[in-house]
Amino acid sequence: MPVTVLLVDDEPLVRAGLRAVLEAQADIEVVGEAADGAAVIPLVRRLRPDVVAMDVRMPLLDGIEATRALLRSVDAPPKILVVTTFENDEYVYGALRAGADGFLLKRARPAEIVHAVRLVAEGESLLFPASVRRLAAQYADGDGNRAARDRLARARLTEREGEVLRLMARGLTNAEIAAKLVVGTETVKSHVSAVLAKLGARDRTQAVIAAYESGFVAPG
Amino acid sequence: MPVTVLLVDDEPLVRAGLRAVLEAQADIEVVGEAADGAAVIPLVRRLRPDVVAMDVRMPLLDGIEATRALLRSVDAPPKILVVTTFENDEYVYGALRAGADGFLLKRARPAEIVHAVRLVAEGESLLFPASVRRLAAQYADGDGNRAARDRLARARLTEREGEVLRLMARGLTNAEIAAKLVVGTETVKSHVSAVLAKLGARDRTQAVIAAYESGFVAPG
DNA sequence: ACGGACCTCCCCCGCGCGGGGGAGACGATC
DNA sequence: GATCGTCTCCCCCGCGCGGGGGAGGTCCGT
Repeated sequence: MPVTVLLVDDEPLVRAGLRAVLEAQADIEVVGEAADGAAVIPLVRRLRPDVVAMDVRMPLLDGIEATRALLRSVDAPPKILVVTTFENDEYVYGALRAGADGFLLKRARPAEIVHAVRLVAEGESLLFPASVRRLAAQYADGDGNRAARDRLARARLTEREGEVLRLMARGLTNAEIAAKLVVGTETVKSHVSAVLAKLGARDRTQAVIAAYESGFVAPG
Repeated sequence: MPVTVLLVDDEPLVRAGLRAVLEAQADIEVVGEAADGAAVIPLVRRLRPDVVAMDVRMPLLDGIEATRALLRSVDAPPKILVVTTFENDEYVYGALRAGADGFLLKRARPAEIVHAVRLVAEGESLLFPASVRRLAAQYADGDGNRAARDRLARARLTEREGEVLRLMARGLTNAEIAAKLVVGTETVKSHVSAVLAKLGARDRTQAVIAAYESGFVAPG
């Protein structure tokens, strides 16, 4: 019997592409589609797919949250293949923590996409497929943002420091951050200094850039 | 005779999606694909498509540059339909200046994609299709970055101010920007002040945030 | 009971930043 | 020729920022 797949992506075009790629295979069948994470659980209950190909960035409920909700509330849950435009440390780790089984780049070649679906259906984990490593290498000899990603991945910010960085990335001053967190400005300065040191940033502007480049905060 | 289309996108998945959507129509035929802007011109010369569906962000040669090159070096050039993930003021204006005939969101519904291809093939301009306006409205009742986009769209930065903002968004200090542009630091301060005023930003951090949120600079 | 990580707050100090204002030079437009 | 926009440079001034220290508290694992 064929591998059944549920597609979850807010862009119809991506769904159509995945469907075209997967249905070209005799042993894979696309049994349904959803445009946002909130629609996934009832669909999974009804269709019982083997694999859910899940986009990360979606309205209402993102792929990470949807994965978490799915594994928590459905018994004998399907395998989760997280689909994203590029490897993003926060997403990768978030997806792993949420319990995803595989990770797939949208820019992967059709054969790799098919391969990924088959693998996770067989129970294999596909956390760092070749395409991800290839892309990482590609970015490595590129210019800068790979460095930003690495820095933030290695930075190991504490929870508080992460909060502060997020507020910095919203354009708040130290005083405003202090008010928001209900602490003193000197406290915020300490956190900011720690963030700058861990990120290797010279000033808050560079820290915010690193936050965007690494995907720690997302535009849009 | 059918409308012939050439697909240009670096992601095979998107190409497959467009192909699936367009080939479902009896009067549209996909005659070729290219994965980067550099491959477009010889393909157009050989295949003579009616419409080129062109991605904006591509390796080697982006969609804007490829459009410009195409219109400059091919006689009786095809209609150019610029395809992008979301409306981006810089891209829109860049595409218009380059001579694109239409603008299309990847997240548009299949029927809209088909409609857009037919329209530009007939010689119509499709600069602000309904899907763009709908998305804009969608973002409007969202949180913040619509505001950033608007600000930057209305800002009408001069060329120099745009250069300065780009360097700000790379984390350079005023002195470093001055060195890079071979001008005095006082000059840079003037440009920075102008940028802040036009963007309604309080400091360079907020300006950089606006640059990211509006797509003026792109992460990754 | 002890070290260690984390959050909290405090001091001093230098400096880059941004606001305010002004001004000269150039090109395009009218 | 006059006007306008743009790019260039200059002044003064206040202040937020970031570096350098130090120090108290809680909680946790050993």
